[in-house]
Amino acid sequence: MPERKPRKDAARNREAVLAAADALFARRESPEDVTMADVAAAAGVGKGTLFRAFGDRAGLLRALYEARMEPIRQAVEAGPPPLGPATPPRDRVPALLDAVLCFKLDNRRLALALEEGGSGSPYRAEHYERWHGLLRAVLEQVPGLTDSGFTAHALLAATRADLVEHLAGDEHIPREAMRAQLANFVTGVLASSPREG
Amino acid sequence: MPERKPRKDAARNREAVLAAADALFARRESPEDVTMADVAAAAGVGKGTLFRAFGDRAGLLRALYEARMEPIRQAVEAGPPPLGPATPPRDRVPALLDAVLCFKLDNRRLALALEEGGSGSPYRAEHYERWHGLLRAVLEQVPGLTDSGFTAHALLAATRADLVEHLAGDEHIPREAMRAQLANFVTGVLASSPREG
DNA sequence: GTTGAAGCGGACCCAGGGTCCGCATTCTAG
DNA sequence: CTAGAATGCGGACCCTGGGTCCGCTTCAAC
Repeated sequence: MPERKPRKDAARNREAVLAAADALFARRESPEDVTMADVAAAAGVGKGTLFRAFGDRAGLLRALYEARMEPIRQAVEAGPPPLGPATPPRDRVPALLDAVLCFKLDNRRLALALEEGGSGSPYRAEHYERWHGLLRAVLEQVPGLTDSGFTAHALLAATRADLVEHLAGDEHIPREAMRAQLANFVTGVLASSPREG
Repeated sequence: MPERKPRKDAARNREAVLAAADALFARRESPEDVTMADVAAAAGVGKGTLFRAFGDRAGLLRALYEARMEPIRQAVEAGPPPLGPATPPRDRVPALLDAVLCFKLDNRRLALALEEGGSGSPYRAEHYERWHGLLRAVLEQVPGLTDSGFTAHALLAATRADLVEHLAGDEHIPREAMRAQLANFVTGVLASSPREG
């Protein structure tokens, strides 16, 4: 096991950076005007340290994302219905998408930064693959529904960070209205396949 | 009328740039490695000229986009069914989305560059607003369908350039399969509202 | 305490978008 | 045809921001 435990100061700095970045993304208007130098400065750390700890900008974003996402991941993998695995597919699909939507509403800047800055398409990101794989698998359980791979992509596309940002920020659609509209849309997509009886 | 006609050399250069950029986007793997300097060089023109003619990168992309889009715009605004205005809503919605999809398949790099580099969300771009407005209006004609604004966004999201690129490039889904899957998806969304009759 | 490895930090590098301004080209008036 | 002004040209230059480098510091194992 070549797993070396990190030095104390390294761990402390890592946390400081994470906290600072989190705060910065929350405060600043657009994610693209929170620069790596800003984060380093806010964390009271040199740029070198920052890049050593996270590799690059995308790495920092990913770390932040995973921290924020952890509770949802838990709820999806082993939690109670409607998110957990015991839920019947027709109920779980809307629940999953609602969870994604809520996450993006609660972490707008972060999600935005993650999806746009990610040096290449967001579709190659490991976290996207996970959501897509899961959603696809659940959709596959819905009788009569075809093209579950494509459908999963299309449904997830309706929760893209920049779209959510546009709806919330420019069109001023309130949170609950958005959730309702998404739920309605998802229901429609599912309803087109025959109900099981 | 303060509309001054442009000088001959200016017009010629503008065309040269457009052609060069078009060619470059077609050849290069990713749109982000076709740089403004590249375009200028390929067109045999100085950077100053390029920026004078188009303002900035987004301006160039927009110009390119509009040129490529023109025939489709015509077909949609005044052409025959299934794209033209005489088409019944239930048939026109899939036709419109199919047109968008095909456009993005035929102009992958360009569409990609336009959607991601666009200094801010693609949702504020004037061309998106046009497509969304049109689609929304057509959806509004479909009896029983609610939230046409949101639905229009969600359907368009299924044709986002980076998704199309992912499906075509990474998942190797052939053109016709993709068109069929999108059509199927759209049909599902529309079918959830009661058929008129 | 000593010592070598792990980590630190900020000066530095580089690419790429965008600007500037002296020079060239084109239009227009006489 | 020519002169002058207006318009446009081009590439050197600037600036921002991500990412690297390396001499110095700090930690922790002995």
